[in-house]
Amino acid sequence: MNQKSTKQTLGRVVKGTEMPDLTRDFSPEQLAKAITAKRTGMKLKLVDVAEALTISKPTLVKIEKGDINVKLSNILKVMEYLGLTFSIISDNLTQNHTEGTSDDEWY
Amino acid sequence: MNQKSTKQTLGRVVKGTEMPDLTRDFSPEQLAKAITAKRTGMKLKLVDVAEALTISKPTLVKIEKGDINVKLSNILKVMEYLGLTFSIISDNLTQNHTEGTSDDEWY
DNA sequence: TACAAAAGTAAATTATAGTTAACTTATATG
DNA sequence: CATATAAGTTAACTATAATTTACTTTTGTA
Repeated sequence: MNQKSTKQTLGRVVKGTEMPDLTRDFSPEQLAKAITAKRTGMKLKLVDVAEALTISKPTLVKIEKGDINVKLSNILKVMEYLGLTFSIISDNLTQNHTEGTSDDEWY
Repeated sequence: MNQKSTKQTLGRVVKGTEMPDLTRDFSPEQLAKAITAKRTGMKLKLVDVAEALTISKPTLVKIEKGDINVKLSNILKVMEYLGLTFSIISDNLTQNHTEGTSDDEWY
């Protein structure tokens, strides 16, 4: 009776999804898991988050299932609400590093 | 004749946009700039990238302008093509760290 | 400064993401 | 195991992102 990990505590339904390893390479699934993990960790109901952000339940479900056919704006709304953010990573393979009259450095 | 930074070299049009500071907090503008910077740095034409990814020019333009009303799938296509990726960051403020019968750690 | 090539814009159309409402399934707890 | 609550699904509809084509603007270079 415990294949993945479940926590029943104070509130009601608490089917805890663990935080994915954020050091791994990005993938839509990882993002989806991070969102669900954060939301459940904060003990927020899917419907409540959807209402708070005025996005529909089906859309939030799509996001938490890792569907990438979703507007970036909706994903950012959810992430911001839950205290998640992105960091952009460049592979720095094809680049002209500080060549010419560049003022600002990069990365 | 050089307010921002321009590089004219081998090919044709090379209005170099510098790589934004990726250590700063994420913003759609930062993402847009990183994409444009990478593309121009790799000396790729906007139209060619659009064609290679079978997305329309107007859509790529929207992406490079920081418009967030765009499908995540299209943004990911562009990023992957240019060697850019995301990293997910959690603020770790509201979380039940390794509480209960959790097997995997997180973050 | 004229020319060519890339970037960006506009309008009409098509494709599809998003919504709403009702329903089904899963999950916790009494 | 019955019940309540949250999660997830479905279908019809609406809103809007994406495409196409053509045009305008910008930018580098001869």
